[in-house]
Amino acid sequence: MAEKRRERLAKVIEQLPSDGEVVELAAFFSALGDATRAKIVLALSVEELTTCELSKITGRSASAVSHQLRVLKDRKLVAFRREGRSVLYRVDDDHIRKILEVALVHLRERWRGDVT
Amino acid sequence: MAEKRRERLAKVIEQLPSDGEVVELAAFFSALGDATRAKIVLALSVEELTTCELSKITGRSASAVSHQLRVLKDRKLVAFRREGRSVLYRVDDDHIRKILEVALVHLRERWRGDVT
DNA sequence: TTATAGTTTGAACAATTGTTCAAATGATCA
DNA sequence: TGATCATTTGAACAATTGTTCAAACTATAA
Repeated sequence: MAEKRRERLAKVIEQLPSDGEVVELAAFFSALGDATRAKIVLALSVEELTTCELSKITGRSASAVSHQLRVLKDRKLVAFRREGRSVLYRVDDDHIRKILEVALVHLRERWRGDVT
Repeated sequence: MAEKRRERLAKVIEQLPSDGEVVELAAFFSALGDATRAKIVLALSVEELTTCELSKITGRSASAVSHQLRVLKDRKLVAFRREGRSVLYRVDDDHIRKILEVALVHLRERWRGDVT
């Protein structure tokens, strides 16, 4: 019986991604793990927006938004292009849109009926 | 032209989840945003495991794992049941499995060819 | 050129985070 | 009962995080 569990434990370990991938995965989720950044990515998953517009949407200073955008572009969650004085950021990745969508469904189902 | 952008900005804001939901969403991702917790959830998405087994898998002390399990169960990412001396944790939620899967695919595609 | 709007940067700061350690709790067995 | 294994808890600590502020940079327009 204990033998069986040890075997199964070995099988679980076998199925796990490498430590490097786990660290990357955590870094990816951590990028979405702040309300300001989550809102930025949600907005950008709808449409291309400038730093200034994201500042209005999030209610943070342009500086704060710029700092967070740097985190998001370092981790490749957003891309950008310059247009005149403005810089337009975007989410051009359906995986990210899908993850946001599934997470929202998850939250709405899991917390349904709660008094939060 | 500027008028158009202002209208589109309003439409983006309209489509965003409420601030409360954004905060919950960020808390959810933040739970996966640490390598120890990410590995725990990855392992539990394969099979039910005890604190002790998770300690071996992650290479952290049982205490550290227990602290992280508390975070995960507070945020409802894992459930648990007691069996004798042990406590068996599990991920019984296909949304979470799906999110992990899509995120791994995303990372493997996005960072392909990089020297990380 | 100067002025201005948009954006970025770096330092500083308080707040939060993850771990360790020691002590406590829960459950089983002799 | 006492001994042992598994787990949890709380305090403490260093490390990381997100924001603000002031100063810089970039591109356009006068």
